[in-house]
Amino acid sequence: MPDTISITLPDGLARELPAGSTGADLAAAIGTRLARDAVIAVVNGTERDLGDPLPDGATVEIVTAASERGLFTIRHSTAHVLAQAVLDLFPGATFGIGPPVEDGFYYDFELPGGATFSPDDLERIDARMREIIAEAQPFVRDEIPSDRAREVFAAHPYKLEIIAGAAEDPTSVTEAGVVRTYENPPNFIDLCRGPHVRDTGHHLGHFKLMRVAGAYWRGDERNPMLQRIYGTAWHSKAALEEHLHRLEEAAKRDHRKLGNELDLFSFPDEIGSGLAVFHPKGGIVRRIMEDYSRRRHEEAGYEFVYSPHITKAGLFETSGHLEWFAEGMFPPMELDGGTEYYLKPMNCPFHCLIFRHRTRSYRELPLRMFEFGSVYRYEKSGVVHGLTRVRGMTQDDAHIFTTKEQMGDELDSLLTFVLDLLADYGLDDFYLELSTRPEEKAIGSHEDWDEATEALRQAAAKRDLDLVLDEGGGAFYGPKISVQARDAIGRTWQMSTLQLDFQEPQRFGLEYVGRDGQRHTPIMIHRALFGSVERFFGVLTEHYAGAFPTWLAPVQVRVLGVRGDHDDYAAAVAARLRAAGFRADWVEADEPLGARIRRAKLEKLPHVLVVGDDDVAAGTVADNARGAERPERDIPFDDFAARLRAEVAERR
RNA sequence: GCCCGAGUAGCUCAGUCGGCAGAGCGGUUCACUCGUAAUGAACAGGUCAGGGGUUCGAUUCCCCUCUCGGGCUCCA
Repeated sequence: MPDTISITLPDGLARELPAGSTGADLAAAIGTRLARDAVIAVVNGTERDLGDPLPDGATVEIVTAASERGLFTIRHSTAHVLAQAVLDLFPGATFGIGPPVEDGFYYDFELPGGATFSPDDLERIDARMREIIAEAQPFVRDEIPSDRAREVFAAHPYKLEIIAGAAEDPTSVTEAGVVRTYENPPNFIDLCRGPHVRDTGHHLGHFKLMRVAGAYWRGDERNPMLQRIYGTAWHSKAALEEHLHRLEEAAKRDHRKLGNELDLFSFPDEIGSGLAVFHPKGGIVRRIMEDYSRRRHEEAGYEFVYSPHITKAGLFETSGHLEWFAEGMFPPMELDGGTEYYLKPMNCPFHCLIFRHRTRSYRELPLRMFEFGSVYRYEKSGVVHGLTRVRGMTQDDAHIFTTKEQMGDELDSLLTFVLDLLADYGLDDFYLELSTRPEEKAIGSHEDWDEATEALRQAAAKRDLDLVLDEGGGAFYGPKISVQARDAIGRTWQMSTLQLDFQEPQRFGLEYVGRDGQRHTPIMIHRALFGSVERFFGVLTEHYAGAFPTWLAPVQVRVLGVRGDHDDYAAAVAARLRAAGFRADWVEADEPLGARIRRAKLEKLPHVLVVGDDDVAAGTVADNARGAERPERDIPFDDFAARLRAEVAERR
């Protein structure tokens, strides 16, 4: 046996090490800095503990703490520390699973007698975790026979379930009767595939327990609810603080907070959960959003239709909604001696009836019907959330009836239309998601589903965008592509959905006469670009942090006189701007100028005009523009108006 | 729907041995007339989310309902 081994590094260079050397030894041989930052090693593509001996001839990459995989490991190891702390502090507690997640980790527990964690408990757990970290307990990897594992975890039913069921799970901790474990001596052991940091003294400690929440065991609402503790963990104190700062910044953009502060919309208790009213300022933003959308749809060949908010039950029996979507619908009203009426949860059945009103020719296809359709969905009480999840919403909904031959081209141009339009509202960073047939709730044949899914896949593939598969996430009548947009601070939001539907046209008996003189069933494409106007409004509010671009801003210009004797001129400037089609107001000078400017800035207005003696004399304005370094003086009124016009036209 | 937490003035929040409800901002009025992010004073403003219970007495303790927040499940 040779007494040295040869290791290849990611840069292709080779290194000789004494036989039996570990990842840690390799890191140390490369440099003290790397030795300090090393978390795990990737050996021939597989993640390994730093303490594992390296095989001769291996390609090895040292993963450092600040890297994605390093952080993943740190969070994973911190989750183990959390579990140990909870098992220490709460006799009789048992534990479920505890994986790393984005920015952090969680662990699920069950306390004896159905007890729950309190915020005070989190402090105690935090303190115990820091003790464990100070003890620098090693993470000791082991593989034990399943029988033995069942003894070790005899008191932990969820672990026993994992041991029993893991055979079918590809990310399994078991293999051929062997169970992988990690132990933190003296008294904590968990099922785990690893890898982990060397010991609790390495890289851990920059964490914060964030919250406690309920979570169903294995994510299934038929299972018991466990107590989940969420935490965040980082490789350094600075990174942790940065993360907490980012959370604060995101909270400042929260559309619910801004909607209140900027007087855009509210959810009066008197109306009901998830039902919004838009105030005058929010109403302006919404109207501009809708007007622009209407114009673009008109240009793209859509025809505008209107349909009522309620309908007899029969319509939703035909469409299949009462069979497949009933739990998302408000209960029926009984009218006219027993006839049931429902609030509509979707617009498509109405559009199908419009299509069916007379015989259609292939020459009319693709037929595109657009409606700002208000729909009502009975969302479960725990899920309503600001404007992004409501019970009453308006969809910018359209249904496109096409032939099978046209379907591909139509999907293509539709995707272009969607992405262009979203970009006009300031969202231009996207990825696509393809949602396929739901396992348990779907109508229609597998052949239809396969064909529809393939058509969507091809349309999506032509884009230079990432495509993510969402297995089983389609609607009951068809698969869909959803456009996910990243906002100004990198969060993603589901925006547009494009759904292909072979089923409803059949259910409604929709037909067109083809070139061949025969009757054919059209295909229907459901699509909403905003998703819902409400959600889109919320997303734009967060994207712009309430500072709407000029074309959308509720008030585009505020005019302030320097002193009271400039008020007449200020009022005149505002009036001229309004006459020119802008949204301008003025505020009289009964407070110091600085105070009035401050108020205008807090309202996030695009332009604050200040006018004084010089301006009255010369017919000019001074513009304190949002985001500008300093105010600009002596702008002739007409010049300012022209600039503003350009700003609006270019949707800046 | 389920788990945890929270509802006090328009907004943000103080108010723990149970004993007449507070601040700042905002609003109104008056004074100040000011060239780019907070002028001063006075006044108004509350069924302490709603209902029930315990108590001589409940914003405070208990129960129910509603609403909101964070999660889970579900979803535009």
